Amino acid sequence: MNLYKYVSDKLNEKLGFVAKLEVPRNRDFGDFSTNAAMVMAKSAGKNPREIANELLPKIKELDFVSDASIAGPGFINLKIKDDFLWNAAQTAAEITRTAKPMTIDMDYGAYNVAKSLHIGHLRTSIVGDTLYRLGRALGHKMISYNHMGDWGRSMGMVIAWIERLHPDWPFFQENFDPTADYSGYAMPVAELDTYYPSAAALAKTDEKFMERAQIITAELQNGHAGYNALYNVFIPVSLRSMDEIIQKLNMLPFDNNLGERNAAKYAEPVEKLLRDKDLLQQSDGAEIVVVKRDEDKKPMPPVMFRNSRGASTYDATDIMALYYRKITDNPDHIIYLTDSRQSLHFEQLFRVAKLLGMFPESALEHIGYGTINGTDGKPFKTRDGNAAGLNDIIDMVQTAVRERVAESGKKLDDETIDKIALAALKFNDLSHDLRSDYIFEPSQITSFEGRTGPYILYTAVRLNSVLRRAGKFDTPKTATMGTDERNLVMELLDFDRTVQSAFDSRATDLVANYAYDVCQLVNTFYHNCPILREDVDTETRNMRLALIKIAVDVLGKTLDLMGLKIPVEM
RNA sequence: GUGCCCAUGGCUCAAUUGGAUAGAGCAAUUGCCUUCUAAGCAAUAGGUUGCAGGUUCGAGUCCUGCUGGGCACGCCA
Repeated sequence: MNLYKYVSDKLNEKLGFVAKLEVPRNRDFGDFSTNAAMVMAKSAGKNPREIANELLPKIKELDFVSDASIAGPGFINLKIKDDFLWNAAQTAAEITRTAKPMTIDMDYGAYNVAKSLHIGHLRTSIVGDTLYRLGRALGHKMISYNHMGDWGRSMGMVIAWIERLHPDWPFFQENFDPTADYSGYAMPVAELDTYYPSAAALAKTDEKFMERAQIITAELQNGHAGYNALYNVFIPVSLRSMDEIIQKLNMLPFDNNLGERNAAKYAEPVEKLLRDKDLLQQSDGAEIVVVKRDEDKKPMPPVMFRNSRGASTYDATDIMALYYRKITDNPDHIIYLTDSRQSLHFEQLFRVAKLLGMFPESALEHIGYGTINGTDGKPFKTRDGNAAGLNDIIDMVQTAVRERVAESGKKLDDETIDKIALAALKFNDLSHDLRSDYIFEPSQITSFEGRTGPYILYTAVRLNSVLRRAGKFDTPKTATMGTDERNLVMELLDFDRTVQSAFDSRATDLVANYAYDVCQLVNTFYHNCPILREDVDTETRNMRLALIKIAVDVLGKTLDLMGLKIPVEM
């Protein structure tokens, strides 16, 4: 149950006034606090404390309130009855499903094929996955899209590079046979990875090569049999490696791996829509859509539908992708999760969608996350100056975990080590405000003490261990709780509220930080409150076991929202 | 040049979206393992929230102006 909401609703009902309920930072003040008196004082022209005195008796009438008092400038602090808390705690792990389920498309990942995932894909993947899980847990119909970069100029570059390496391959010959089997030409992914960077570097200095890549891109898109056959050879290699990482990160698989190539199929209907509304204009040989408005204070360049060479730009493919989603899912809402540097692009895109009458702007949302920087404040790079590969980063954390385990003399299997490493990596990412840049420091990610993912797992592992040892027990109907137990119950009863606001405000850090807060209280409780010792009476023992059970349920669900699993031991 | 974002202990981050005494972790110092897993617990120290004004019962949070940094601004995605 959502204690906050329950108390808030009852309080407002009693006072006939919508007041803001707060959880005091300092628990000594009480369980909850309201500034109702201070807000009312303004309109009534009275002293806040005077009004608080009038409200106090009414609040004390509420059956779940054990005590209420006035403090400071006019806050009314209240305490909840222990029996009520204990009863409520039994359903602390339940998530209240939304009253208005929506169909929500989520666009995250957006991986480029023929280019391995690197650190720049970490946030969109992890945060996107968690938002998806949150939405689903709340009862929305979530549909995820990996809008892959699989049809642009980078494809032409890769093919041009392969042509340079193997001009003798059949794909480049006049008498190419499209019916033959070419799967034997598939290259290892490590090799494929080098093609695009090499090609891009060459294209910078070699105009002829660049031109060749552009021609190939156009011919590929126009159905050139050889290039398409080659494309179909290396795409599966890339997709397989993508899948591997998705699994390693324990992400839910994408509902749709549909990118630019799929979107491009809808060029015709989209162009027709634009023409019908008379939105396409000629400008310097290109075709554009003007999205600037009179009230704009900031620069608002037009949307480029087709460049002067006649090729579709990503502005265009994004409109087409939007069209595709409209005619297939017809979602109530679409969330795009990308680097914040693309904010302007999405603002433009949303304006086109509105001009076309496809979606109102309120249905489209872009979440721009901050970049992951190194200690120098610039985007994180490895020593050789390249963006660190996601596989390398995962390996790095796994190695650190393995060393840590070896040092302690523990023996843990590989599966456990993977779980711990993943917790370290994901918790680190999720615990930051997703809209701000953050600094990726390997030494911090590979240390597992304190505010880290392994700390969370460790806490859960210890609780499970106690439950295993305890065996069966009866959950008491009432409970006499000490401070540590009560504090923990209060925090556990904040689970539902945390989930709701994490999704509402698209703040995945709330989930991660909540997990940490719970663990801190659990560990204090664990340390101060013995359970299986002989001198603990049955009643206390059962109460504490029941509390641990609730804590494990809540922690388990919280970890599940982050795509993390609790090991058996660590 | 125009616009958007950011600035909080030595370091990395919080602060219930305007609330009470600005909280955690790391690093430092110090206690606690024969007792449910020490990847833990507890304690000490560390702050004029970049600067200057303003708004109000109340500002790290909102407004204005500085300073310093990041990003974006039609044929790359």
